[in-house]
Amino acid sequence: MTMTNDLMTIRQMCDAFDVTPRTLRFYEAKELLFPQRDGTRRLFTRSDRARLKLILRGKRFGFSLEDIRQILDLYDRDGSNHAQTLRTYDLARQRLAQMEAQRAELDEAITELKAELDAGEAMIAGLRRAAE
Amino acid sequence: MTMTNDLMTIRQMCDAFDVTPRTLRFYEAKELLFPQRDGTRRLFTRSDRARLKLILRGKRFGFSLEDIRQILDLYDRDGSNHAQTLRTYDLARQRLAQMEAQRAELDEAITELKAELDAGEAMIAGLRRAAE
DNA sequence: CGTTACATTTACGTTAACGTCAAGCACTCT
DNA sequence: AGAGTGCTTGACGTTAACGTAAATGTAACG
Repeated sequence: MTMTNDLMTIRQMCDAFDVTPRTLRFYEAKELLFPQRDGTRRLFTRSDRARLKLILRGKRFGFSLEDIRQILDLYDRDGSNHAQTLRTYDLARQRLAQMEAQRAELDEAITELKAELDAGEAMIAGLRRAAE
Repeated sequence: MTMTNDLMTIRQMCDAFDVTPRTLRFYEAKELLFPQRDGTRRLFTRSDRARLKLILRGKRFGFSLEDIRQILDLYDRDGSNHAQTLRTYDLARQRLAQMEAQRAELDEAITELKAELDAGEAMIAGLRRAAE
């Protein structure tokens, strides 16, 4: 357990991760990050950086912050609990299913919209009818 | 010509299109629909139904109500104006580009998430690191 | 000591598309 | 007349993930 003492200020974090100070404070308020304090100032640890990486990755996957917080909490409490590991997988699989459903809908909409554009008439005709 | 009794109450509309009364009133407030009145009550015309169809279709395409209102307005004003027709196509093409970009991102996220699940270790390892 | 440069907390603002009351009219049936 | 049903108009509430502004602090520089 190398206790590397690499603490970063809020600005260094912002530059490193391309987020705003508001975002980091918001994540702390939501209990996703737990920076240390130097008097009044925040100092972000290696752990905070690891968590932030996962937060940002989770967002790319489309997880809500609340989802992410729950997942992080599970492992904070007990990193070796198998049931909780399964719970995380479950969340991930659920989310994956959502994403694939979303992609299917998107594909359908794209196909439909392309067809309208190619037909070049249907949409216009529809609109004329709508205008009476 | 069959002068079909084509006026519908708000409830008939809701049943026919699977929307709530609130939604129809909201669309009227946003000037997307213009139902007639029988005293105080709304009566939706054939035109309203055609417009509503297009609104719902537009939503499936991911257009905002404001986008849809603008498109509908163009054709209300002058259905034969070629410049406005082109403007509509332009909006549609822009939206199509957005949707394809969105699909690309989604594909990437799905691939990434699947990889994590398949690896079965990376995510857990990452979370352990985050928990310190 | 004054200014500059960051930092902090507090708290209201933003956006879309409705949801959810509350209070009351209009009509019909009994 | 009273009850029931359906419709109406307000008008505030909801959700996520921050943005933005105000008032204040504090630390180093010159």
